Amino acid sequence: MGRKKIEIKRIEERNNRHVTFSKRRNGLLKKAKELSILCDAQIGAIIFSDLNKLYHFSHGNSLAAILQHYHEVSYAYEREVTGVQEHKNTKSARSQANRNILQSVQRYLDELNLDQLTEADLAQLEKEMESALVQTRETKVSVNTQHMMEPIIILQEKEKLLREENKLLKQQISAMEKEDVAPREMDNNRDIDMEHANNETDNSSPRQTLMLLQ
Amino acid sequence: MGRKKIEIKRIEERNNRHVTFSKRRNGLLKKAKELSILCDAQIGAIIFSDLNKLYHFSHGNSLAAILQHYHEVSYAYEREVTGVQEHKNTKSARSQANRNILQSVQRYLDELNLDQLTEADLAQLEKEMESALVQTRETKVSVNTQHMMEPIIILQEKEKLLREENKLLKQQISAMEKEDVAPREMDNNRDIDMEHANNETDNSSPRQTLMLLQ
DNA sequence: AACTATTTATAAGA
DNA sequence: TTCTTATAAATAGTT
Repeated sequence: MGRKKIEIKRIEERNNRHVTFSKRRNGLLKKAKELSILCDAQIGAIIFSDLNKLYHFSHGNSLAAILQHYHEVSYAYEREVTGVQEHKNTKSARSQANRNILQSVQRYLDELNLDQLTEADLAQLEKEMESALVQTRETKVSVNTQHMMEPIIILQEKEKLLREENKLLKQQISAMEKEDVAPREMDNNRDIDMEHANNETDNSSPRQTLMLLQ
Repeated sequence: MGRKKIEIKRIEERNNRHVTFSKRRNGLLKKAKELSILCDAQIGAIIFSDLNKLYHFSHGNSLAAILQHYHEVSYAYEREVTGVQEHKNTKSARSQANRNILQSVQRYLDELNLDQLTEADLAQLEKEMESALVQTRETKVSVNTQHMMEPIIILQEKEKLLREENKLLKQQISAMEKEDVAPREMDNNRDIDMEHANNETDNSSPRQTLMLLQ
């Protein structure tokens, strides 16, 4: 819809392509917004230009919420078609794992000083975890909660295995050191020490963690 | 663009709303496709109708790839605008930690033998982590979701540290074994955990890890 | 689902 | 980029 009809194929002329991109992107955005309002729909869109620049928008809800909803729904669909047999197995496995979660989280909270969370937040968290557990136990798991729980279970199990391995390794070292005539002096790590050389009392800095994650 | 100009507001008449939704959704899809082809762009869109039915499409790439790219880039953007200085705050620390979750989960899947979970479950888990990441990164996190994420992040951090410690313990053992023949030489040990490397009794406590998270 | 009168988007030009 | 405008395209209301 312009002075001439154009063929729908890549616009080779770079500047023209970018102008068209800009115009049509705005057009798409407008259309999406109208559709959302007129028809009470939620729309999220992500666009990468030819130069890989990101544009995104959403209407009716935040993009994050829409993406989350999308994952939930597509997951639910997948589960449905995977069949009952598998569903039963994994579900009971999850339930079993879930039983440990509240207790574990409670332990973390006892030991953690999450200064980014208020007391009210923590109380709320407990409540949510508890209700999530109850839901799971009663097999009335909401899709959302169930999905949020899964990664926790995986991580927990992994942690357990790592701890066991860790313990064994330490025992091994301990045994080896006893055989060792002259125990060595361990030298300290430069990465971490540099980070808190100036503020040894500040154990609330996340920078240690950041270094470790690199 | 029709017989009459319409106001952009929710169409109250149900049937009319659905007809319009169908027409305009097709229009949007076409526009997106044209934009993608003409301008060499990648577009992904997710739409939920008023009855919560899901429609989605993508052009230029798979929707999964676009979503993946989206949160990679939005993370990079966050880093850019946040700046090194602000990496000290907890939110940034969390974001940074989150970035590693997908990657870590991938590793879990490679290494873990979770026989209670099916392959479909594991594939789905990745998706869940993706969307969880997006949610956490966005500031528009619902209270519920944010709270559900905290334990995941904590566990994730712990797992990281445990894994790192494990690696170092193995290096240490390896070095000690060589030491029986040759003089010691383990200065390039990237030791994150010397504080309790010698403490055999502490290996089941999360305290060390948790302190690093504060 | 089609049709078609109109509105809207936009290609080209400035 | 932004605006203008001739024209193509989308679509609201109708059948």
